[in-house]
Formats: sequence, structure tokens, C-alpha cells
Amino acid sequence: MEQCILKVALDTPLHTVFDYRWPMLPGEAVPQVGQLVVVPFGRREAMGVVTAVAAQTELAADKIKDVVALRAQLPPVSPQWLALCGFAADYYQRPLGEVMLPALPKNLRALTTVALDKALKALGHLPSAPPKRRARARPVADEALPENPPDPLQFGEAPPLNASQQEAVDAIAQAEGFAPLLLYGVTGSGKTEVYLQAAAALLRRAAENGQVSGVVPAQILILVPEINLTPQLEGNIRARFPHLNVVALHSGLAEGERARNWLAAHLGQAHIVLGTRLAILSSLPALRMIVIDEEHDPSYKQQEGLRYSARDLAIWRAHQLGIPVVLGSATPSLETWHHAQAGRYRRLELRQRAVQQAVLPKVGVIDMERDKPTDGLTSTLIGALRKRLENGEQSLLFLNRRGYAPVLSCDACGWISNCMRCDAFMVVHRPERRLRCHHCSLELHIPKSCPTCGNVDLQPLGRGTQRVEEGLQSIFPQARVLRIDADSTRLKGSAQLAFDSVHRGEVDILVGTQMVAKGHDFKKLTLVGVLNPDTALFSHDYRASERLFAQLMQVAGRAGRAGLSADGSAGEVLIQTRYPHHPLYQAVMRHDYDGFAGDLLDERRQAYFPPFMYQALLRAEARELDLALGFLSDAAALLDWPGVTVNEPIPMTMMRVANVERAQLLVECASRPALQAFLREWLALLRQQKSRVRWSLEVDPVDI
DNA sequence: AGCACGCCGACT
DNA sequence: GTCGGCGTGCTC
Repeated sequence: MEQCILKVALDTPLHTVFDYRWPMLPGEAVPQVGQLVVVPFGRREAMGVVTAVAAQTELAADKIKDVVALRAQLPPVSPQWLALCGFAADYYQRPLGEVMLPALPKNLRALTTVALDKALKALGHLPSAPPKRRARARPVADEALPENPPDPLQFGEAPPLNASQQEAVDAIAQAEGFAPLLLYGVTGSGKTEVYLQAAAALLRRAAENGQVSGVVPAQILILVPEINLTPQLEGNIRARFPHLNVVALHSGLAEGERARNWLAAHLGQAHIVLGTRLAILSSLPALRMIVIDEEHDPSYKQQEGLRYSARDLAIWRAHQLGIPVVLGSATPSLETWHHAQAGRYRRLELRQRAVQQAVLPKVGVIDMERDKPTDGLTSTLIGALRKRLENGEQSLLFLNRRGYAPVLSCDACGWISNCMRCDAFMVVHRPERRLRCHHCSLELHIPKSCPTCGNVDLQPLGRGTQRVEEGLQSIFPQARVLRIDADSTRLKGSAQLAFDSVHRGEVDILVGTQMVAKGHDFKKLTLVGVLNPDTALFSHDYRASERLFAQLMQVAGRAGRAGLSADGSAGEVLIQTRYPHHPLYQAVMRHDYDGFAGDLLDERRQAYFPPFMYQALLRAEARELDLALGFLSDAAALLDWPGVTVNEPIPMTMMRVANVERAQLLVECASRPALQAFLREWLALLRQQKSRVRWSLEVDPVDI
């Protein structure tokens, strides 16, 4: 080969890879596909991934620049990883480099090699430096090796499983090839135990089948929806498998640790990787199983940059590798449920709570028309809280609205606290004495008097978590009340401190947003109160009721997990509503996911909504709404495609955010491949139109 | 996306 | 006379 050309993917919006010359030196190896390289790009240098090595290029010789540096100390990413990124790039219609490079930790993308080498050294993966001329062979020290190294696959004692848990573990562990499994288990049914024992069985089997030196026999990837859930689960896994290498991957880690953990996965040192959605794009050379816990959770959908679904990519990745993927949920997404009903996913059921004596909580509704609330709490709920205080048990009040009150208003002239940059109200934040827009982060002091008429008596309308916390303190002055929401846990590590204090029993009443609704296992918690869920009942978003149902089942599942109350009763859930007879609440009271999901699926089928239809959304942003709408109309006229419906452009529900007007256009098709083919052509045409409007495409949007 | 070049208004 | 506004244009 007289010249060596590398095709390099770079993090730029351009839909191409870039050719660079690798200067060939005698005796030096040619870079491999999957290696990282630093290249000159315009006036700067950039990190890239080698996607192909060629002898030829179509570009003129004077356009081609030389590679600046090769990260030879880092083993290349696998062809499977490149294919995964390639699929994601194609499917979500983004350039390859925009998928690959953000998937790497910052320290690997850095133009200097200091942080990378430090992380590699910490992992004992020393760079294979060329032998120094004077170097002499030294005997390898063997005193570091213990006489009887513990068998890492000898697990401590695992808790006994009930029959359906055992059945699920066996089904997962014995699955051959690609196997999507829905682990459909009520809250508290011990899904985590099933994941862990299935993981143990797979690791053991892989170890028996022989081992590649330097690499663990098998790797398991476990995804959870929220960072806050990783410490509890990580602790459980480490306690269970003290000899396994377990690493976490999420955005809350410091860069150094993130790089080390990513590399431990990439180098095949980590057995178990526990992470949030971003971990789905990590490099795992020996991946043998993927677990998506709470698979229905909306946070598996990335909502900026590459808008991928970690759950969908997990399915693809499992298919690519021919391995099992376990989707766990008490309230599966309708997509997953539909697949399971059709027999494409195998359904494994856990109908009982795992702890002896623990039964599903008793769910009741409180009619707010009959029992008028004071400070947002009905007398029934106050009575139930008092009983828990007397019993020394914990209660949780769930309200999905942070801040003190969602609006500030003037009774005299009708002024309300509209954000001047968005179509939204500014929310009252009492402790900070601020009005804050939750969409553009604009902040103002709470005005002392009405800005239009001067009235000094401004009223907060409605209530958020801060106001509920205040009300509780006046009703139960002796109770220890703790609020957990995005505002109270801004500081790094503060969420963990708050959850720890709940676990230690230092809190009587917990008030929180969805942050507290998911996954946590609070042993002393026996009462859950739900405030104000009604707004979601009448939303224009057809997914709102699916989400509300899942959220209520989820938060209800926090009650009574450890067994019966002091007085022998089950956990209790009370929902304050103006619509006590609404079918959604009735289904929650019966714990009837099957029935509710069946009804929703019938509605979706009749209305031609997902999962019976595939969608993509073209969004446009401009200073003037007409510009955005005009761009979308032109786009709609660009291409006709059989089976594909391009709808009318419409302004978005939140039309204006941070002084930018937004509009969107929905594209629908009953066939996924047909939609993909259309999008490829359509976007190629759109990119040629040099428009001044900012636009973006989202495939499989979740909120429309 | 960066980061250039490029051509018109208010400052020392 | 310069500093600097952001309008087009390119990146192997």
C-alpha cells in the first residue's frame, strides 16, 4: 500500500466522514478501524474515530491533511460498537460523528493525553511503550498474587426466590440467542433479585465455557431511569457480588471517574455496568445481557442532541449480539406490552410481592368536592397522616409540581405572572423570594405590588411542593417534614443525603415530585398521598394518561413494601381528586394494569396512534412564527411518498420559549422501513435548501 | 457547530 | 482613523 487514508468520523453536523493521510513510516503499523485519532479540522484540531482504512481517496491530494496523533495506547472500539453507532446515526438521521464522539467520556476526547493515560494507569492498563534500548528483562514479581485467589463467581448467599421469580431467572438464563423478555412484575415483587440471579447464572455459565485472558467472561449492562437510583442498587450489587468488578456510568460522575469506569467496561475489566440511558452507548466487548429496569420510564428518551431511546437501542444491541434483553416494569410501555401480546417478546410475570406478608397497598380516592381541602390537604388525608405519625411510620406526599405556587396573580386587576420570554407562567419560589420561569430560567424578584395597578395584595394561586411543605408544618408542627425535589437537591450529593436520612427514619413526612416516586425502597413507609393529579386527565397529549397511570402505580408502590403496618393493615394510598369515578383512578384502585393497557391499546389502534403508527416530527424555530411555519410548509411540499402522511404545520403548544417562536410538522407512516426511507430522501432535500430557520428532526417523538 | 472573512456604525 | 456588530461560507 503506497498510501494510507483514514476515514474519520468527527463531531460536526456535516453528514460525512473525513479523509486523512496517515504518513507511513517503515516498520510502523497502520492504524486500525475503531482507533481514536487527533486530526486538523479547519483552524482547529479535533478528536475523531477511524471508521475505515483505505488506499485511495476521491479528494484532491492538496485537500488532504495528515493525522496529528494516534491514541495507540487505547485499544480500538469493536466493529459491533461502530455498527451500533452507525445504526443510531441512520435511524435518528444524524451524522455518525455526532453519535460516536459524544458517546465517549470527555477525558477520552481531550486533545491532550494526560487524563487518558492517568485513567489507563489507574486500571493497570499500562501503555505498551516501545522497549527502551537499555531496558533489561526483570523477573516478574509473583508475591502480589494471593495463594488462593477467591473465585469471583462464588457468590454469597443469595436470598431464596419464590416460584415465579425462579421461573423468570431460569427463562432468562436459559435463553438462546436474541431474546427480548418482558419481566412484568408488580411493585415490590423482587424484579431486582431476578436481574441479579439471572446475571449470576449467565456469568457462571460464560466462565465455564472458557475464558479469554485479560477480559471478564461476560458483561452485564443494567440501566435504571434515574441517577438517584444508582447508589442504592450499586450498593446491593456490590454487597451481593463482592468479588465482581461493578462500575457505574451516569452524568453525575466526576470526569475522572467517568473515564475510568468507561474504560473498565471498554477494556473488558468490568463484569457489571450500572447506568442511566447514556450507558447504552458504552463499549462492552463481552456483553452477554442487557437489563432495562422500569422500561416504561420516559427518562430513557434523550430529549436533546441525539434524541435516542435507550430502550430501543438496547433491543437493537441485544439483537445484534444475539443475547437476552430484559425489560422490567409493573406498568410496561404500550409499545412493549403490544409486542408481548403479539408474542414477539416473552412475558414473565411476578404477581406477588416478594416480602412475606407484604401485599399490594390499598388504594382509595378522596372526593375533593365532598371533603374540601385546607392547605391543600383533605381531612381524610390529614387523619391518615396523623395515624402514621402516632404509629411511628413514614408517609409520602406526591405532587408533581415544584416551587411554591405555579402562578402569582392580582385580584384587583387580573394581572398574572406571565414570563416575558415564553408562553408560560413564572412560578413562585418562596424560599428564594423569586419568580422563576421553568422553561427559560428567567428569574425576577417577587414584586411587592402589582406591576400594573400597584395593588400590594398579590395572591399565589395553586400549590407546589414548597407550599405543601409549609402547610404540613403548620398542621403537624411536631412532625419532621422533608421536601425532595429538583430545587432542594441542586447541590451535588444532596439528593443522596436526603434519601439516606429517610432510610434512617429521620423523616416522618416526605414531600416530593417524581424524584421520590421511582424505585426507592423505604421500609417504614406505609402511606402515600397523591395531590392534584387531575390536570393530566384532560391533556391534549394522548400519552398523558399512560404516563399518569404508570406514575400513580409507581408512587403507590412505595407504600407497605416491607410488610404490614403496626396495626396489621396493608400499605395505603390516597388520591385527592375531583373525579373519583374516572376510569383511570378506578383502574389504579384495582391495580388493573392489564385492563387499562388493553383499553388504551384499543383506543390507539382506532385512532392510528403509536404503536400502530410510526412518527417523526420536524421542528422549526425562528424569531417570527410565520418564518417557522413557512419553512415547514415548504418542507411538506418537497416530497411525496406512498404510505407516508405529512401533516399541516402547527405552532407548538408552548409556542414561544426564550423569545423564539416554535412550530412543528408531524410525519406518519404505518411502516417503519417506509418511514425511514422517506426521511432519508426528505432530509437530503431539506439540507440542500439553505434556510435561515433553525430546524431539527425527531424520530419516534414522545411528546408532541 | 465553530471559526473564519467581510463590510458598515460609534469611540479615542 | 480603529473596535466590533453578526451576515455568508467552509471544514478532508
